[in-house]
Amino acid sequence: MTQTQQPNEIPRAYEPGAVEGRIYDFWTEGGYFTPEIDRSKKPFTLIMPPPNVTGELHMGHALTIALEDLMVRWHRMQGEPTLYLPGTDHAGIATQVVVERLLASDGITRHDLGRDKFVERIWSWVDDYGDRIYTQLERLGASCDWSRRKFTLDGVPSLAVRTTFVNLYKKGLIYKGNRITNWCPRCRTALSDLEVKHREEQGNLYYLNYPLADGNGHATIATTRPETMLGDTAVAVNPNDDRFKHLIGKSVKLPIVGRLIPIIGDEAVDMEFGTGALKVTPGHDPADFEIGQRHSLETINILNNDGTINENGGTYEGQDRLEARAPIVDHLDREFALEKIEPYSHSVGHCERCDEVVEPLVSEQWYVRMEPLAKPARASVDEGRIKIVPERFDKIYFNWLDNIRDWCISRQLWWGHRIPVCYCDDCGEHIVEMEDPTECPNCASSSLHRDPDVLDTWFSSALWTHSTLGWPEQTEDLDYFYPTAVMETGHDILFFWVARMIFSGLFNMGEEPFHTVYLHGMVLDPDGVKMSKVKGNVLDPLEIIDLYGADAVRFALTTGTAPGNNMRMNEGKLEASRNFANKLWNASRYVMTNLQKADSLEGWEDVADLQHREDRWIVSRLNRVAEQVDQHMQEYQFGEAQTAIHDFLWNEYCDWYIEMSKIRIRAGESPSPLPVLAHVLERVLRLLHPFLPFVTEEIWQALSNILPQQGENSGALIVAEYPKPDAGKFDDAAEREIEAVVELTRAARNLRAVFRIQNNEKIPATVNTSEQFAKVFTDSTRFIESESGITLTLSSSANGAGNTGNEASQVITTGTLAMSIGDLVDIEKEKTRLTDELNELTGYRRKIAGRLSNDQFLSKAPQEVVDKDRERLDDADARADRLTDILDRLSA
RNA sequence: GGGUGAUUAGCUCAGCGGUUAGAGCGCUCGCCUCACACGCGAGAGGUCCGAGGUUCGAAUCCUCGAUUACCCA
Repeated sequence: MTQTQQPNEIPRAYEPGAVEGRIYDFWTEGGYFTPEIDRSKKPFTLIMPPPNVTGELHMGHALTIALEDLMVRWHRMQGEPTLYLPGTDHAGIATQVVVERLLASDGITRHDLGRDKFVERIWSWVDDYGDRIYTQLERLGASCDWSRRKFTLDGVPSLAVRTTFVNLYKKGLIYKGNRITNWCPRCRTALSDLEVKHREEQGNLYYLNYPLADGNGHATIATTRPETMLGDTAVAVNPNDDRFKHLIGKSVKLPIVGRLIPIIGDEAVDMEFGTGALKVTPGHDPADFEIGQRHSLETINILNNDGTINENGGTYEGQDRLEARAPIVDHLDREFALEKIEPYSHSVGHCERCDEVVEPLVSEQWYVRMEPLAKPARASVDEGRIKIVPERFDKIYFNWLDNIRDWCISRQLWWGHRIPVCYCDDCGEHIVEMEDPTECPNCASSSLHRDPDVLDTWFSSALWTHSTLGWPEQTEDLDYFYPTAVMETGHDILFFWVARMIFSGLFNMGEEPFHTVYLHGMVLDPDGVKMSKVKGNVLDPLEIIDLYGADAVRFALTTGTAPGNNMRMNEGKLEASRNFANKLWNASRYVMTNLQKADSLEGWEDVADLQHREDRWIVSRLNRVAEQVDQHMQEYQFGEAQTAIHDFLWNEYCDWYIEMSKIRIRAGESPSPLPVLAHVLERVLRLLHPFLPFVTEEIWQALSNILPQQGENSGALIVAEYPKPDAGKFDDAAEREIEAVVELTRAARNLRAVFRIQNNEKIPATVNTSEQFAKVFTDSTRFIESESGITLTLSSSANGAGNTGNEASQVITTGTLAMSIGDLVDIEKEKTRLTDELNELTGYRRKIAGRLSNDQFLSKAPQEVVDKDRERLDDADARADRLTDILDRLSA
């Protein structure tokens, strides 16, 4: 049990900083985050997307945690064994870059250290700083099971990587190929297609003349990368192009280089682009590579791994390819090979990590054959075994899988899972086994060497749903918690991660890794720009937690947003959320202070057989809200669920029920509202806990100390049962009647404001209404009078209003309110005010009457819709009659 | 070039076949009312981007267009 303050010492404003750490410790010490495996129950498993070990908490993480933790807490409160499994990712390139930068400050490179020393150095960095992100997740209140946390380079996940690689290889789904790949000259590694980000850039289109070998003129080609001409091995034209088809079969002499290259015909050539003739550089362009394959062209690589031009570039050898562009263009000009230069905007690929311009080049890399894996992964979603929320991402997922290309998984890095392939130095055999071989199975040579490369980090992340649970070993965790339930992550990594997890789960486990994918949007700055360190528009979650509290940060992130949509974060949202937490705090302060003075709180738990209308009303509303919340939570409409509770607490419980209770408590009325005040507050705390975990637990602990317990007490809100709606508590009559009280009170307050009546002045008022509501208003007279500053007289006669000359009137649903305000009434103004209202009402009436006189509507619309309209029409008529009545008397 | 989203009150966004279209912030007016000024009360403010269509009925579904953001090539 946490240490709690006595209610009368409760601070006037909620102070998150004083509460959060203590509450988090209370949860971890209570072991609430670790699920108990209970074979009779179906578990709820959510594996956290692993942040990078190098990473610092950013708003994206905060949103992820807010959403995941609310789902997790909701399920835990439903009594399901709930596992929220945390972990981190080794983030190959990113981590290597971080440590290389540290080395650079000492003036050394990783090559100076050597592979083993360098990797050791990264490990020591990870040992020192790798936990930082976990402490940051705790600040947010993540209720994950720290006893199960994993790192991609841990033993079991590493074993999973090796097992998967070996299995895929043996099934022919992994191969080594000499193909054109995205290459980052700064990171000096191959990249997958997904790691290349394209960006529109202003460049030039260079028109080059390649002289025909027979001396009869030249072919003009257009290119955005003139330096690649050093590697050209053909010129291609479209065979359907009447302008050029006669050239097919001839040769041109490549400027600068002097090589004779053929002119070929290929349908892939776009006749509209440039001049319609294409220079073909199979070594440095993916499309050209394909053309080269079809025509058996020579592939010339003109680049070194660092992006400088190699020996195939002649005098340009050693120059960076981008720096060599200008001199090469000059050189072409000197050879009269430059026709013209036009400004041209085109999209350029950049390395996702370091932003260097990516160069396609031919190299030997390992690939995963995607087609056989993509098919079942597509079917999982297509056939509904996996549901993506929101649904519209289905299309994007299908589109990617339908146009899938093989996945380049080797990286020329030192940090990561080393590719488990050995090569025989004598016969060249590839040996791919679970155990490192000591001799070649083919030629028995013992001269073997291991592939130096490592795997793409996403290869290990793809296995995360089962490698974290123990796979490839048959552990109890794997058996019980797999398949997991929900995968929650940003829509930006649908391909990178989600799709790959799906086919990996299917391949390794034969079963989908989860039944639902929930995708959230991006967190944007107040101007709608994506937050990034480079732009300097980031908000530090830890800083705003210090300012507003973790609950407010979480609430602000998830309120009023729909799945998949981006959200802008600003001070206003944080303030509103903090204010809401404070509102809850103060309502609780009021309730608890009063509970302490109570003689008996009998019946607070089940609130059965309520006698008082106000009690029946608030309990009915509570249960309706619980019903809505349940519905929204099941549909992953978390923002809607939050809004429903927020509005109930603020606009009904605080604004009305608490105010009603004050009157009853002061007057010492029986039955006392205290058990109901306690009941509703306690249930609201439960409803809100997934959204505001800290403050609700803090209050709940204090409240538990005051309330007499009936039956079992869970001892902690985090494991208390989530409220289920009880339809037996729905009370239509009470709701209608209290609504009438509220409407009357508001009408009176409105008139006071319109006529600028002093606060302290009590106004005599008469309400004309039916017998039923006269009874209702009589029962709540004390409340109505106190809230609206009137002294109430009730009349159920048809036209009870007296001297309209000194009365201000307001028509309400259940009757007419007339306040005696004497000289303040200006009859002409009063007429105008009421006439305006009547006009508006008449328009509304006409609309409904129109519908009801339409036979089509009557025969085709559902009965309840028609009934509802009839009711509306009756109400409008009654209201109009009353308005007319008042106006008649004003004119008399 | 292909795809997806967004376009609703001054701002930020909910709502996605039947509402006199909602919230928070902002604005106007009045309040330190014994839980809360991180508050209370009363208001103002919207041809739901445009044009067609489907339907008894459209902010909500379809088509076309505009603006805008992102994703993929």
